[in-house]
Amino acid sequence: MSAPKLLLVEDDIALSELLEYRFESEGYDVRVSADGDDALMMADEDTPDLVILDWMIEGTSGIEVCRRLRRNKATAHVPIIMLTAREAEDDRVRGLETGADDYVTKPFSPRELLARVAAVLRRVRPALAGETIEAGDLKLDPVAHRVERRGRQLQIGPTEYRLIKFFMEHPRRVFSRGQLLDAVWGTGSEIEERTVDVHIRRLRQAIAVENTRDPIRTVRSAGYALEPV
Amino acid sequence: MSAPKLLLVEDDIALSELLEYRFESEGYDVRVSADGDDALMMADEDTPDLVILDWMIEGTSGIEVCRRLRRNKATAHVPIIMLTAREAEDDRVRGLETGADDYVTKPFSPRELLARVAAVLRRVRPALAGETIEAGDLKLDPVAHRVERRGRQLQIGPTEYRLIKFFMEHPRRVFSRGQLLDAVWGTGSEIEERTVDVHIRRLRQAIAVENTRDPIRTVRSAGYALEPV
DNA sequence: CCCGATTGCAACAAATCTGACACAGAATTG
DNA sequence: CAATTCTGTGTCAGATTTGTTGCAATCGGG
Repeated sequence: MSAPKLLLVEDDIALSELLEYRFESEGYDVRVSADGDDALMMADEDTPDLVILDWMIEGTSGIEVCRRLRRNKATAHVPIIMLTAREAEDDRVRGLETGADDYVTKPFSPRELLARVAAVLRRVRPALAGETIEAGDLKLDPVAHRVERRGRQLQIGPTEYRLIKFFMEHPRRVFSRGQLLDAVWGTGSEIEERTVDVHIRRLRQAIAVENTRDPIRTVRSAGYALEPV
Repeated sequence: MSAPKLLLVEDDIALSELLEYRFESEGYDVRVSADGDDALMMADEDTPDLVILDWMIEGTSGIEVCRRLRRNKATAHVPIIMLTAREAEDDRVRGLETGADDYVTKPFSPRELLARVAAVLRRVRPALAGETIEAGDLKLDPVAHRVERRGRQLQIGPTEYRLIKFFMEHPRRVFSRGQLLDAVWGTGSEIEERTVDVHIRRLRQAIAVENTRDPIRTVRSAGYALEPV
């Protein structure tokens, strides 16, 4: 469940098949769409971790897809890498303005695109690039979906896992209950803020190991923060 | 509650939507108005941290909005970035004269505007840009919600935190109890002025560290000021 | 379909914060 | 120096915020 989900929007079948195969063999979970509207639907149904978007697709243009992705709250933060023709300097500028994160000019090697994807993921969400994250005496392996503290495996539920992962990705930073709901439960979830408290408690319980102090700091009237030991 | 509040005054819907989503995805709290008078009302109701103001809006002109913002006590110090057409050299001059802090000429990239906004905020209120502020031997990290003095963590309550933050953002300046109530408790709070004294005392207690003198100066019959050591 | 794990919620208990007040002491004034 | 004004401090009840627990609903596998 930790393979980064890519959405590839490309109407050149030969290219998209090549890329699909290549990325899947690198451990990505790839879905392909040849059409802008279709892509938007897929993105909406199951938010990808990154979108590779050909600028010159039929139907809804790349720039429009980009804009709509940004407009939809669920996909507003998903990084976008665009594929442009070498000459189309303007597209590049407009693309970056519209909110793309990086671009690759055709023709390119799959290897190059792979590198860009990995780079963007590493920058935006280190855990997605398959790197373990550490914070103090906590270690999280996103591939194995495991968390350990001082070498000891922690038994941890799904929600608590997402919670600690988010905290470990942003150590020391205070998050309000609302922010945590957005980040961990998903934007627009209609969940009581107090429920966060309960999961914080469950998380505290789950990561409690003898002779360690609680690394989760309560900031009264503000929220919670992970304070690495 | 630490996301900087922006007020965007722009009557080009396409542009304002684009900017709104871009800024929101960067963590700003954005409100949009297409109309000058409306914008003034919104600014009055909930003082923004920064105003982005298109010079060429229908109805009340940009320059007039700017002037009125400056005239209103609550918004007099809110930084303003104006958007002008490339040719309108005059506007730029008049804008800066009227009290705008910076300008961006159309057409511009959202990225550029983002940079300007961050720059202005950093200059005017570093804490809003997520930067730590220092005043003498005091250090405040707005992201972690922490204050330390001479490397020592201070234990500090919510109100005292807001109070010291406000003082550190405006060192050496004397504030009346009324001004402090407006700034820290929020405009229109119906609280006894003497209560400020009590919180000043609690703040003094909270930041007291051995071998340091009290950096909060009492200005008799005027108010209080932070005098960095 | 059953069973255990997980989840969200409500309700209560505990901790902490807040605003107000009274009074003593300090500063200012003439 | 005495009167007056202003500020510092201790205390307290009420308000607010957070911790904790039990429970019913839901989910996911077998």
